[in-house]
Formats: sequence, C-alpha cells, structure tokens
Amino acid sequence: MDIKSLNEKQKDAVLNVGGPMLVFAGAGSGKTRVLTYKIAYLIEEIGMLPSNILAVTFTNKAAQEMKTRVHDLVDVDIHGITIGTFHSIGAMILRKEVWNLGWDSNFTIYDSSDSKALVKTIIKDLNLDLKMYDPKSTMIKISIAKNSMQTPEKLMSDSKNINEETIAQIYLEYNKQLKSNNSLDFDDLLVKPIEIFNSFPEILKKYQDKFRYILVDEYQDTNKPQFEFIKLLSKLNQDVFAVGDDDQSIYGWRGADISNILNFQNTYEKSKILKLEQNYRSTQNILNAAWAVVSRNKNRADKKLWTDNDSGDKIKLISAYNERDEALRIIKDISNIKDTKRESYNKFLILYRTNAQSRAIEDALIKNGILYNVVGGVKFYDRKEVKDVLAYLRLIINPNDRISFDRIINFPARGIGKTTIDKIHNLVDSDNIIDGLMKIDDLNIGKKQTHSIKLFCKMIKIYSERFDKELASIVIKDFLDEINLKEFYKNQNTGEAEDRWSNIEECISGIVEYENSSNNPSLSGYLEEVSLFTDIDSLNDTHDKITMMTIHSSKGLEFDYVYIAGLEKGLFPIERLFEDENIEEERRLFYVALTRSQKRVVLSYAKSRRRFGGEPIPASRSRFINEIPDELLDNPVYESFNRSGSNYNDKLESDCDLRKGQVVIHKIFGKGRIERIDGVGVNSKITILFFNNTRKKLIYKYANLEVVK
DNA sequence: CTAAGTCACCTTTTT
DNA sequence: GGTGACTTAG
Repeated sequence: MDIKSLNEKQKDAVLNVGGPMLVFAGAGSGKTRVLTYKIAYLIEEIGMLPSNILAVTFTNKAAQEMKTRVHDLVDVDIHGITIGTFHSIGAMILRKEVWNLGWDSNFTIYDSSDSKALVKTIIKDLNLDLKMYDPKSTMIKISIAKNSMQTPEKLMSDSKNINEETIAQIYLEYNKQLKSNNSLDFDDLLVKPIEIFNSFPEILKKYQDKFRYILVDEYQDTNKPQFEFIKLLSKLNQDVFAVGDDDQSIYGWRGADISNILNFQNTYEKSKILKLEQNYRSTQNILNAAWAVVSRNKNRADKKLWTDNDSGDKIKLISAYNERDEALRIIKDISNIKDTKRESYNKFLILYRTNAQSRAIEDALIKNGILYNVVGGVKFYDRKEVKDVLAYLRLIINPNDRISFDRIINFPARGIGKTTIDKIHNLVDSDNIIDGLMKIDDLNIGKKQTHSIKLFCKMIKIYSERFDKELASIVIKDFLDEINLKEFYKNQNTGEAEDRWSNIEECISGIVEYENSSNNPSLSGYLEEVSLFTDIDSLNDTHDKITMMTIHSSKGLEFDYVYIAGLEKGLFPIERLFEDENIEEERRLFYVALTRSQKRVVLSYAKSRRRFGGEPIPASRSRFINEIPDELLDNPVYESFNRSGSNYNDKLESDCDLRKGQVVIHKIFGKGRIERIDGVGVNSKITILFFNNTRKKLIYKYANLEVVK
C-alpha cells in the first residue's frame, strides 16, 4: 500500500492506532479512502489478523466495495474479515447465539410490512378498534420503543393513560408472537444481540476477543442500540475508529442520535479527534453554497470544508409551471449538457425529497425515450407476487412463521377462506403450524378444506426435506410447477399478470445469482440477504442511464451533475403536521444533496403541484433557495416564465410520436397494436387492439404508452 | 369460497 | 395515481 497518496490529516487518521478515535470526515474528504487504508494498514503493518477486524458500513453495497478495495490494497487473504451493516452483523451474531434467548437459528426476519401484518392480527385478537389503534402507527410506536430500548413492561409502568397502556399491551403480545413465530423484526437485529451480551457475559467476551479492532462508518447516523452495540464490543480493547460527519446526520426520525458523534469524547475517554476538511469532490461554488446553508445550523461541530478545485459553474435555478413542466425542463437541461459537453447519462443524478415525486419525472423520461434507473420507491422484493413466493420459502424453512402461512395458505386459491383460517388459528396450539395441522385429524371444517390443508402440509414437508439436500434454485422451479403458479398467471391473460410472472422469474434468477456468488449458499442465507437488501445495493451507474433517488438514498454517492427537484415550501423542507419541524435536519439533507455534485448543481421548483393525483395546488419556492447567496446563483431572480417550456411540440417530444401500426405497451392492458389515431398532440385519441383481443380508445396524455422498438 | 368491483387513504425519509 | 381493504354477486 502506498501511504504517500494520502494528505497529512488522512495519514494521521490511518497511522494512529491504539485507543478510540473519531474522525470528522466532511463530504468528499476521502473518508472511504481513509477507512480502507486504515484496515490495510492494520493488517499489513500492525500485523492484525483480518478475523479480528470488524467494520460497520451503512449499506451492503458500501460493505462490498470496502472489501474489494481492501483486498486490492493488501497481499494477505482477507477472507476472515467482518464487514457489513449493523443489521447484517446483528443477524450473523443471532444465527449463532439467539438459541440462548429461545429462538431457533432458522428464524425469519420480518420486514416492516410483515411486522405491520402481525400487529394487525394482534389488535384484532385483542378485540380492539382498528380505527383507534391503526396497525401502521402502532407499529411505528413499537419500533420507537424498541429503538430507545424500552421493554413492554417499562412502557406499561410508564403509561399515563389507558391508550398508552393498550399500546404497551400490544407491544408485549407482539414480542410474544414474534417468538412463537420464531421471527425477529428489523429492530430486534440490533436489540437482541445487546440483550444476549448483557445476559451472557461469556458470549460478550467471546466477541470482544474476536473483534479486537472496530471501525464504524457514518457514525453520525447511529441510534441508541447501535451506539450501545459498539460500546459493549469495544469495552475491553477500547479500539474504536469512528468516522462520520454531523452535518450529514439525516436519520434522526429513525432514532439516530447526533449527540453520539458530538459527545464521542464523553463516551470514550482519552479519545483522539481529527478533522478532514479538504474536499476533493466539488467545485468552489458548490462548496460555498453548501457552507452558506449548513452553517446556519446551531447544533454542529465547528469545522469548514475547503478545496483546491476551480470555482466552476454557478448554481442554476429552474422555475417551472407544474411538476410535468419541471420534469421537462430538467430533461432539457440534461440533454443540453449532454450535447454540449459530450457527457453520458450516467453522469446525471436527479434527487427529490419524497419518492412520489419520481413519477412525473419518470413519465417525461419515458416519453422522451431516455433510459433511467430509479432507486427506492416500490422495491422489487416488496412486490406482492415476489413476497408470495418468498413466503412459501420462508414457511418451508421456518414452519412457525404464521404471517407467511396466512399469506399463502390460500394462494393460489385452494378453497381455504377466512372462516377456515380463523378455525385453524384457534385449533392449532403448537408453534409449528405445519406439524400442528398434521396431527389434528378433525379440524371441524369441511371435507374439501381438510383434504386441501393436508395436501398443503404434506407438500411443505416434502419440499422442506428437498431444500435441505438440494440446490434451492432447482427445487424452487419444481415447487412452482407443483403449485401451478405459471398457469395461474398465464390464465389471467392480462399484461399485469404477465409482468407478475416475469417478476417471479427474475426472483428465481436472483436465487441462481446468489448461489453463484456465495461460497456457502443456503436457502436461509438467501432469504436473509433478501430481507436486508436495499435498492441502493444494486445501483449500477456504469450503464448509460440517468439515476434518480431520494436525497436520503444518495448519502455517500457522487455524480458530476446533480438536479434537486421540488424545492418548494412544504415539500422541502417538508412540512410536519403533528411533530415539531426539525429544520436543522432538513437543512442537513439539503447539504447532503448539494455536496453530491462534482461539477454543477441545478435547483428546481414548480409553481403548482398535484398531490395524490388530485387537483393542482399552488406552490411557492423553498426558503432553502434563499439560503444560498445570490452571487452563487446563475440566475438569482429566476428565469422569466414563459410557457414554451410546457408545450409539447419541441424536438424532445417529437421523437416519440405514435404512428399507426406501432406496437405499444400499456401498464394494465399489456401489449397492443395502434389501429388509428384521432386528433393531434397530447389530447389525441388512440385506438389500440390489445393482444388479448380487447379494443380500447385511449387518450394519449393519460394512457402512458410505451413504444416497443 | 371466489372474483370483480368500490372505497379510503396515502406520501417524508429506510434497515 | 396506485394499493390494499372491504363489499357484493355468483
């Protein structure tokens, strides 16, 4: 490894070993380089075993990248090193140790929709009003309690009224059922390891001895259990290397506590503090703008980024008529830069505050035939059809999992309705629902239903044995054949069903991919990977596509050209209805957005915006625009408004005009051929004969047709 | 019990 | 504009 390529501060951070250390690493200051060099240094120069190193990152993708980069830096085999997210490391520890708390190691990880489903059944079982205790907000309350490490008992004794008491009661029951389902939720992955460490000192000691040196990335976004986890593990050796930037703390709403980083020295006595303040990423103008914004915050550590880079382009402001116009103007600007500077689409990033904003932009990109990549939003593994298949796999691995059982006992339909399912739940008292059902001869339900249930259970049993012995990707195909899933979708004969089946096929290729990339593949390993997978993990910015995502997802990334859309009052900074508005966190979010850019930032806002597909609501520009000094803006007063931007007759639009005879895809009706077009422009009526032999007359601007080339 | 249709709610941000 | 929960006719 070549230490000479680091600047003085970075060298300090890398070479200083022994005792706790906190590095304030500003945006673009070479934080990842420091972390990878530090690990390389520990291994190559200090002689530490890779297996004694623990590195925590914020995403799986970051973990993977870090592994590869360390691998490239050292000559030693780094196979034994542990790099992962808090959640994946928690899951890893729990697979080994959670039997101490009464779970089986094949536990299922519930995502938020599973947790919500479980909360809902509990509210129903307790005969509570679903309006009063709505599953979603109850689940959020439980999650907040877990993340502040409050037990149901504590919540119960602290409760001031019957309402709070009931929440505590639901929480208690929720935990009980998680256990009998042999399942853990996301929060448990952080909290349960701590519970084990506190109850079994010898287990804690084992991990303290294993993880001699601990590195934590994005320390500003740690919450209470994460803070506690690191503190416990490092207690013996006091070798913690934390890297973060309080200005980029944007997960307060999820329990992240900025004081973890601001009070590092109180937690770890005799710790060293270092600041990386040279920015290698952005232009002077971008940094100045970012500074003007973030320096308004009161609750922050004292530091200031500087750069040797050129001043660069000024920040451009786009003022649009509405959200569709905003999208068009952004696309125009991108095409303009692409043509004049000969850039490819993968240099461009479009950011927004809420996922819902992506739709208008996506529509415009599709109409103009520009390829794009959207991160987040409706996630692949959250799609109904994919979740159904995963529920089968989860039940096969873990027959205690009633949430998955409920999901698929009657999918595809096998004559088991609500009444039957209720009876099953009342009759089967063993945690293992499959074994329980096999034992009972008379379920007090119809002959047909009994027969159907027995068949179902036998099938699950048979496949559970097969999955033990054979490769998952092979067994799953047989399994899907057996339940006739392909026919189920094919018989519906709609484009939508066809999409659903192709998603399932994609899911199967995901299993194959997993088996090829993992050195010890198993079905449960696959399921764990899938539960902890986030969209950002699969981001591929080498394709020639524009990338779009929320600002939250963009943390840690960099792009040449960054567009921040929807800078409007109420949208960004977002208006909170019931909570105090956390303007400082919103401002940090804006800071994160600005500092993603290497060359040029464009801010945009619309004068009216539709929400929930309803009527357009007038909007005004965000206060954040005013927080950037005029001299850093290209067009401070905002460009004079003319309607040409919102007309659809410019070059961009004409590229995708429809013609008779073309084959198009409609999201619901599927593929079809255009028979005739009446009228011109966005209001024209298009007659299409769809391939399922239905004929529809659609209006161009609403139909959202995609042309098949 | 099933399938198709209607309705309400939704939108902060995510592991 | 899209999803999931609930309703109603077979």
